[in-house]
Amino acid sequence: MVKRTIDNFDIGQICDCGQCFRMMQKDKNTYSVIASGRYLEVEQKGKEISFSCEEAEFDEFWRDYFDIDRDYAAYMESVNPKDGYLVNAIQFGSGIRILHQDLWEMTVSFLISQQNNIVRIRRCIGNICERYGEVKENFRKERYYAFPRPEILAGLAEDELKECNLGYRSKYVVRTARSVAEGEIDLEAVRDMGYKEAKAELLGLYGVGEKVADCICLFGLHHLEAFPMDTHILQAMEKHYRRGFPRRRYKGFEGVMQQYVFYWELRGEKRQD
DNA sequence: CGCCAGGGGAGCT
DNA sequence: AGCTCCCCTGGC
Repeated sequence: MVKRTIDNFDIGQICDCGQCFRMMQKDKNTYSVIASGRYLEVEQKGKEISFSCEEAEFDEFWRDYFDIDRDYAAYMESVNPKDGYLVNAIQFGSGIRILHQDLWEMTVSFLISQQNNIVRIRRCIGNICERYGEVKENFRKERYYAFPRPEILAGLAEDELKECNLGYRSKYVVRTARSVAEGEIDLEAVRDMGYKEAKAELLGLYGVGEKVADCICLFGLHHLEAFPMDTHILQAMEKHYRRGFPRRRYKGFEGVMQQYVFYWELRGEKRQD
């Protein structure tokens, strides 16, 4: 068990902001997450966070995963005080972190996310893991499933993932898995690329467009300058940023700001304006 | 180049 | 009972 006091960290918001589809609320203050074949439970009371792992595993993996050492307060303080909308969005989502998630898993997850809702995305991914992922056992002796490697999904028929409720997205995932398994795209190499180069490479995958590529860059590669333009963000742009979002002001961490806006549009009180 | 239909099926109102 | 959904591909 690892205990830490962390500012600007809210596991509930992190779970609920639509970047991780394998984090679930277990109990009032407890959440579970499966990442890179590992299982973890997180309990939060105020600023006190408990992680159900040993110090060594925390240092080696989860600390980076949760972006613990990054100074989100600095991002929040950089907001233009005259921008009431953004000030409010940041206050609402002040515990959000951009997780360091697995590149391959994010690629598949955001292929599935297109024209889809978050509840169903979770289910689709759960189905894929249960059917094709490696079975593991957590510290409670409960079974859980890792995310399947590309080679497994590459061997499927193009519409076989329709059985996992993917619909027309099935062939996007299978073809992309083949591209990865056959070495047509080298994800290890993409990991070492800068934002623009990585995005261009990802755009070559079947089913990956502008928006999905940016999500993969932000959540799978931690390129914080990626700014995914989805329907929620477009709505916010039309309502509040008719002259465009002030990306220059937040250069280098636009993606963090995007998450605050996204989360507000997704979960904030809907106002009539 | 721009436009837009079509593509699962479930959540949300 | 419709409308929407963290869209992209392909045909025109």
